[in-house]
Amino acid sequence: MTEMYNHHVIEKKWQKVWDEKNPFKAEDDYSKPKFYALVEFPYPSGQGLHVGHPRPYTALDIVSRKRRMQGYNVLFPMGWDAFGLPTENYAIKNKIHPAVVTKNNVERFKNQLKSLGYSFDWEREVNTTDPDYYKWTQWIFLKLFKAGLAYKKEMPINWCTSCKVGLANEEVVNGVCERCGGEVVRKVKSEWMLKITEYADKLIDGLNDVDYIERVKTQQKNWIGRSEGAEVDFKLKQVDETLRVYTTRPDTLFGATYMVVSPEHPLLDKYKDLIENFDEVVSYREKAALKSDFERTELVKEKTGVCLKGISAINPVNDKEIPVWISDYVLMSYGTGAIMAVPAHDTRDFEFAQKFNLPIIQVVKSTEGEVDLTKEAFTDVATGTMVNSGFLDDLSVEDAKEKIKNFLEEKGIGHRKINYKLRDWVFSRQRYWGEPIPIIECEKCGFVPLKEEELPLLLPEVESYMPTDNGESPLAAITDWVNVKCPCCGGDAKRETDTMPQWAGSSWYFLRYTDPKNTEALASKEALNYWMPVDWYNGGMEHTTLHLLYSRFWHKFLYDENYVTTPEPYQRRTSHGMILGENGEKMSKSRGNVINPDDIVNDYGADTLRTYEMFIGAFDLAVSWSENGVKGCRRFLERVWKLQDLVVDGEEYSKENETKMHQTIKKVSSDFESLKFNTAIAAMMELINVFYKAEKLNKAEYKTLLILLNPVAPHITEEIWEKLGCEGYVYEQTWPEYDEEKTIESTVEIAVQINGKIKGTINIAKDAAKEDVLNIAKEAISSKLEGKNIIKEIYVPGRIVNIVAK
RNA sequence: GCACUAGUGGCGGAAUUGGCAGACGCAACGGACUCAAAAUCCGUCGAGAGCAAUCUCAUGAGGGUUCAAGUCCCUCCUGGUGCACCA
Repeated sequence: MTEMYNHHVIEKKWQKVWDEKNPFKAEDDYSKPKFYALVEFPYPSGQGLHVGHPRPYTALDIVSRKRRMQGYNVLFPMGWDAFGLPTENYAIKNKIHPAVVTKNNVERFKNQLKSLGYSFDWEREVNTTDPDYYKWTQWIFLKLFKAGLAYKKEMPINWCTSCKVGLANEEVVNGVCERCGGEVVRKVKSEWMLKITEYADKLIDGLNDVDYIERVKTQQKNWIGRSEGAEVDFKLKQVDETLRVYTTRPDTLFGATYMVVSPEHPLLDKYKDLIENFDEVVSYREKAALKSDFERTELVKEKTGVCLKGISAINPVNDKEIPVWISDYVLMSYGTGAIMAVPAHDTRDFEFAQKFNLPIIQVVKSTEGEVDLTKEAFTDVATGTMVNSGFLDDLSVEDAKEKIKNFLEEKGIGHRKINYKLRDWVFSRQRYWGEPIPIIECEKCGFVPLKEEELPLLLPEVESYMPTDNGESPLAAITDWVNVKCPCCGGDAKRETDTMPQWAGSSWYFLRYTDPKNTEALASKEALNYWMPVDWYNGGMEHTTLHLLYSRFWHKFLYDENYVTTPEPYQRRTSHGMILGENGEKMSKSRGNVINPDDIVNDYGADTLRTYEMFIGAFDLAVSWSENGVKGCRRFLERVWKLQDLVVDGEEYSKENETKMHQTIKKVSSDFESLKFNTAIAAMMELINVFYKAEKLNKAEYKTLLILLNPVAPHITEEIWEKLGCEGYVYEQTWPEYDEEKTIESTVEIAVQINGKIKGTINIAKDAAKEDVLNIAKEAISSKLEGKNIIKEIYVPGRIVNIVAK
C-alpha cells in the first residue's frame, strides 16, 4: 500500500523545486517557435485573491504548460494593475501612503498565486505604479499629444454638492453620493481627451484579421456603433441661423414634423432673448443635469420636453414651418445634439409626439400590408416603400436614402456623414493615485509637453490624498510642484494636476512583458518582433468594450508611429465566466457568500482547487461555487494517486486499453485548445474508471495519464512521477501523440428508430455496408414492423437507422 | 432602455453542431467493511403507468420546419454581463 496523498507536503516541495530551477522562464532565444499566453493582470485589492481569479489563470496555465511540452518557448507573465480608486480610498481613510498599501497587497497576491503553482515567469513581473514602468505610460501619452490625439475639452463630471469633490460613476448611487448621501450634479471641467474616434474604422476593420470569439467582435462593433447617415441643415425662421441635425434616415425627411435639441445645445443661450419661455428652458436644463445619459435615453420612461416659444424651423424639402423642442432624450454627446423628429418612423419620436399631440405624417409604407400608425411607429427598413415624399415616392428605403443624400449635397443643404456611438476617451482624473500627466500649461505657449528625458514625472508626496474642494486633484495643493517655468519661453507656468485613468497602464502592459527591464524604450524592437502579437489573451467579458478597445487603440497608434511591429496586439481573445456564490449570486461581503481561495488550498490543496475550477462548468459561462464539487475533485485526485497500487510493468499500452488511451489523448489535447476543460477532465475520469474496473494499468498508461493531467494538477503528477521512478520531470516530457486509426472502435452500436422513435439498438462493424445495416436493423425490430408499410429507410453511417412506416 | 449572452434531472453540467437527451461529477438512497462513525468499495438514481416485457411524457412557455429538433425558424417569459470616472 502506498502512503496517503498529503497535499501540504507535496505542493510545498514542488513549488520549491520550480522556484529553484525556474523551468518556466521565457527564453530570449529568438530562434525557437514562440507562444505568448496572456491573462489580464489583476488589480491587487485589499481583499486578496478572489476565487474568480484562478479560473482564467489556471486555464492559460494549462495551455502554457502544454505548449512547453510541445516544444514552444512560452511567455506566460504576470503583473499588477495597481493604480486605482479603492487603494486611494483606503489610503485616505487610514492615512497610509497608497504606495505602501499597494506594496502590501501585491505581496499578498503574489504569495497566493505562488501557492497555486502557476508557471508564470516571475522575472518579467511588471507594476503600473512603478516609475520605471509609468515613465513609458507617460511617454506614450506625449506621443499621442504630439500626434494631435490628446486635447482638452469641457466635460461634465459628477460633483457631490455636499463633499464638494468629483466622484467616479461608481460612487454615485441612485443620483446621490455613496459616502454622504449628498446630491450629485454634473459640473463642467476642462479635461484631457484622447481621440479614439479617429481610430474607429481601424478598430472595426482590424477585427477581420484576429481570432476573437464572435460575441466579443460583435460587442466591439456595436460599441463603436458606426452608422452611415447624413447631416441636414434646417433654417430657423426668425433669424439667419441654421440648425444642423444628424440622421440615419434622411429618406424620411418629408415626415419631419418637429425638431428636438438637447437641453445643453449652445443655440439656446445664443438666442435666449428670442425664446419667450427661456425660464422654462433653464429649469428643464437643471433637471436634466441630474440624470445620467442612460437614464435620459431609457425608453420606458415618460417623455418630457419644452417647446421653444418664439423660435421655429423650416423643413428644407417642403418649406413647412415646424416647432423646435428641447428634450433630454437627445444627447449633446451624440451626433450634433439636435435631431429632426419623424414620429411616424422612429419609436422615441413617436412616443414624444403622442405625449405632446404633435402631427404624425407617414412617409414610408410597408410592402407587407397596412401599417397602423395610431399604435406604434413603423421602423422596418427592409419592407418599406416611400409615400408622401415628393420626388422620393415609390422608391425603396435604400434607394430613397441614396437619392436624398445626392439631393442634399447638390442643393448644399446637407451631406453624407458617418457617425459613431463611440466617444472620445475622457483621460483626466482629479485623483492622486494615477500617473501624472506630463504637460505644463503656459499662458503664452499653451500646453507644453515635458521633454522625454525628464520622464518619469514622479508623483510628489502630498499631505492628503483627498481631492480638493474646488474639484482639483490633491496635486493642485502642492504649489512648489505645480508652479514651474515654461520649458519653452521660461515664463511662469503650471503643471497639469490631473492624473491618468487606470486604463492607461493596462493599455500597453503586454508590450512591456516582452522586455520588462529596458531603459531605452518601452521594449526593444527585437523583443517585440519576436514575441508579439500575444497568441492567446484571455479575460473577462466585462472588459470587452473598454480595456480591450483602449489597448487596441494605443497599440494601433504605436504601430502607425512605428514603435511596435504588429497592427493588432492580440491574435486570439477568449473570455471566461464569473464564479458566483453557492446561492447563485455574485460573491460579495454584504451577501456573506465569499469563498477565500486560501482556505480551499489549505483544506484540499492547490491541485484540487485548480481541477475544480476547470471542472466546474462551461468556461465561458457564469457558474455557482459548490463545496461538494470541490470534494469530488479531491476524490478524483486521490483515485489517481491510488492507481500506484494497481500499476504493473509495461512499456507500451496494453491491447485492451489501447483504444481508450488514444481516444483520451485526442479528447484532452483538443479540449484544452478549445477551453473545454470540464470535458477534458471528465475524459480522464472515465479513463481511470476503466483502470479501476480492470483492477490494473501498466506504467506506460500511467505515465501518459500523468502527462495529460499535469497541466491541470502539476504538483501531484510530479510527485507520482517521481515515486514511479521515472526519469526527469513531467514538465519536461513530450506531449503524448495519438493515432487516429487507433481511436476508432471496430464495432459501433447504433440506434434503430421507427418514425423517429427509438425501438432498439444493434452492433455493426464500423465499415458495414448500408444494405447490410438496414437488414440487420429491420431484423432486430421485425416484431414492431409487422403490419406496417415501409415508406422510407434512412441510414446515417455510424449513427442511426430510421425506418419511416405506416 | 440599448448591446451581448444564457435557460437541459434534486444540483453543476455533457450531447461529435440536426441523429440513442442526461457523459462526467455532486447529492440522495440501498448494500459491504466497522463495536460505531468517517473514509473507502459495490449497486440504484428524469417523471408517470405496469407484476413484467414495455409504453407515455420530458431540454424556460407556445407555435412551426424535418424521416429526425436541446440544436434551425417565429412569438413570448426569466436570468447574467456591459453601458464610457470600479477595473
